[in-house]
Amino acid sequence: MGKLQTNKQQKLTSLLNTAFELFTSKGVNKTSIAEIAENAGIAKGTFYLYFKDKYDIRNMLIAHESDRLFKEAVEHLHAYNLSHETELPFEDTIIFIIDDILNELDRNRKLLTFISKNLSWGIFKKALTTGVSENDVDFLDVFNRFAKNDKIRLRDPEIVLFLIIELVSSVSYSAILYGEPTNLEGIKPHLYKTIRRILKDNEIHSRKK
Amino acid sequence: MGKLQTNKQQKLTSLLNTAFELFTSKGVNKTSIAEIAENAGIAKGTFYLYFKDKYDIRNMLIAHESDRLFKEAVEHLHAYNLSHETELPFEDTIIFIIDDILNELDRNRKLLTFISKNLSWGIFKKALTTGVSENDVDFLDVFNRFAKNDKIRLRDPEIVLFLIIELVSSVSYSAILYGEPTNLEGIKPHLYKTIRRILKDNEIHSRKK
Amino acid sequence: MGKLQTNKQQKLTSLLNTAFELFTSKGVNKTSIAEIAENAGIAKGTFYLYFKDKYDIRNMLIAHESDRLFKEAVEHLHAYNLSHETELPFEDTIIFIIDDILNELDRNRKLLTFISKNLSWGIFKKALTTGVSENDVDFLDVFNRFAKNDKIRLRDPEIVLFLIIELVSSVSYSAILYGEPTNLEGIKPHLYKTIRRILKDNEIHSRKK
Amino acid sequence: MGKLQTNKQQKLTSLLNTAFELFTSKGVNKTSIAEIAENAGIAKGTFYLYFKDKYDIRNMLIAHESDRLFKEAVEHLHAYNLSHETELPFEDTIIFIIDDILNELDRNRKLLTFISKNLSWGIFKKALTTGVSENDVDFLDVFNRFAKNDKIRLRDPEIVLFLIIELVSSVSYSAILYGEPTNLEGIKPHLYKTIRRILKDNEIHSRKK
DNA sequence: TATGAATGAGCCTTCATTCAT
DNA sequence: TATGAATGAAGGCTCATTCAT
Repeated sequence: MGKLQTNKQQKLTSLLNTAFELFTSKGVNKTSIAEIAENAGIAKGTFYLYFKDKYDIRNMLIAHESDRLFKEAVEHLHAYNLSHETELPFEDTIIFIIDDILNELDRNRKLLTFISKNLSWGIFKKALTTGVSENDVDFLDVFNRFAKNDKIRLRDPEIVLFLIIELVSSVSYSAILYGEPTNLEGIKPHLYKTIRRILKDNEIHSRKK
Repeated sequence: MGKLQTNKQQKLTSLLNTAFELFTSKGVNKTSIAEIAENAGIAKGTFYLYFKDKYDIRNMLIAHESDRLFKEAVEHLHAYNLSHETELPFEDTIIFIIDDILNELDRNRKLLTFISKNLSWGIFKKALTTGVSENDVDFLDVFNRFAKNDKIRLRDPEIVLFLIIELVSSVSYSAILYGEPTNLEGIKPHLYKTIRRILKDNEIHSRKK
Repeated sequence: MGKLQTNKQQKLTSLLNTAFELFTSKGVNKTSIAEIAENAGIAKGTFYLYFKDKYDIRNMLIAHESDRLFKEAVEHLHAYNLSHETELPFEDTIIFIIDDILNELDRNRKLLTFISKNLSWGIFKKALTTGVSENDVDFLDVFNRFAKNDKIRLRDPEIVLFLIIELVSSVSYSAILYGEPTNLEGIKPHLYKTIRRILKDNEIHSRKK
Repeated sequence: MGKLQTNKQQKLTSLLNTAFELFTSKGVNKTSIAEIAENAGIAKGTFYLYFKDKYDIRNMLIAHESDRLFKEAVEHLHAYNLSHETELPFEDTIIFIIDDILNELDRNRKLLTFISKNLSWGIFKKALTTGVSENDVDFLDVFNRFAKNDKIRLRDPEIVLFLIIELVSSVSYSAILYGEPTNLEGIKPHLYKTIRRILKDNEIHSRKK
């Protein structure tokens, strides 16, 4: 990689980091491109060499952060399995991942506000095709693999995953940020029970024993 | 009510109608206060005699429209019960109302876009306290009454209602507007099954006497 | 006229004068709206209350100045006729007016540069319908009246006037500003001879004597 | 000519063609240097190795296209003379050339818009000294030769040619592009009559022998 | 109450030009 | 010669809000 390329990569990273900082602390709308550029230490015009506009960089950040959350959760899962010398069953695996993500969002509320209700199916789908980096993850694929590992077959796995993601994201948004109708810990039992129900109800049971 | 009072009421109504029209057709962000005022036939400055800013009027409209949707659904329910000379059981009642609202939103997508993901707990709660008109409805109250009518007792009814509303609103948004992961009719069975599950799982069964 | 109206009129005048000054001294393209506003002593945004954009004010100025040139020439003509107790014949009248305008443009080259090649049929036509002030003049109308006064009838008077205006304006531009192919005084005889020719060739001679 | 030379020539040609395409389709002002360079397949910085700025390349194109129009008209004239086994008299020759150019401009309005009112004496003069190619033509020279061929002598031929060019160019601009005050065919009779007049009025008649 | 002229900060975006490679 | 990343000034324009009338 030439000096120029390295320099370019540095600027890109600098822009992404700066924008993320500003977006999470004052919101997307109240952040101006001038501000992003200034804080990133580049000229205003240079911004446009890297991104089409403010929403371009925002989308990349959302996809990127969603992806990060998910990947970290999966890593934590692996670590857990390793240290416990076990392999969690499917339902527990899903709950584990969701719990990990929710806890992270509970800790990092600015991040939650930022990706807020955008942590949704649409963005997830997009995240698979237009990620910032190339090694973004296919959630559905991972989901299916977890099921398969546990010899579990689901009817309409795509819809099941969709229902879960939508439920988790909208519920967590309200609970974490507004404590409505109760705080995260209070809502978790209901949430997880519901998720387990959704999974069970869509399991296909092989006939013969 | 004096002539002046009436005049004031007229202007308020005109502003609300105009803003709703503009918000649903071009979006909140792309609608300026000047535009609202102009279309409502009043001076720009006058707007501020009625609303604090654009978001003030927006919130009132969301609350108002959500309320309308809900009330109409309840009316349709009553009509149904009357014409069938029956009283739907609790679960079916809830599904009926949700179905009615979803169908309306499917027909009126601009409205869905407008209240979009705002059809949520927070706004619902607010709708009870800061409604435009005074006869806005207390959803939780109605929910509880339906349960009671059917002699059903729920654990944490507030949380149950919350889960349902969040699930319905975020699922419908994606399904209706983007057909993701499938269209409304395709998602309904899964959605309704899940809702029935949530309700059942939180039912308190009286011990036999 | 209320205080407000007077104030508004003052601002309009101030804007027009300032813009004219800047346009003629540094050109339209190199003059920014910010500059016009600043020099006129108003806020940038206020500019847009009076004009759509830079080209709007430019067109008004061109129309206005063209109109002024023409009116002054006609006034000078009347003064001449009065002081000489005569009424110049049609051809001489036209030449007199053209000569008066050319001399003024020769003295005021910035003005010539400004209205430059825009002193044309299109603008003249527009000047009749969208003038800044209401008392703008209909050139064709005046032209016809001059002919009639001298009992002269022209074939296609509109086209004749058009030919003359185009010829005068493009010839004068080159001669005055660049001395090409010779200076104004050098070109005048040829120009006037040609104009007289055009007029004569289009005169309709009544038959019987 | 070395390979490098050829390469250089190719780039120059590519730049000129691309710029002409863009200038005529979107106008000079709305065409950026970046765009020209990109479409020509060279780097932005390279543009400056060939031209000083946008106006440099524009002027070259105007001169070049004007020259082309004129040369083609003269070629058509020769073809006409050949096929009719005649030699048109001077006046008819001039009208023939003008007519040929006007018809071409009527067909190619983008070109007219581009060279528009620049088809003038100033550029014509420049065209003689700073042509893109070296074989650009001296209009005045050709004009004089045509006169001489027909044994005609003109007073101030330079001024006569100038008057004609100015008249033709400004009249045609208005007529072709805006149909003001009438379309090209409508204005031609008046225009050609006037041109013939100008020519006749400046002819020097040899005393009888 | 109602008006609407005035404000001016603020925004996004473009682009000619430079210069290190 | 050629490149193209970087610059940063400049520009046009919008709009929520104020305030004198």
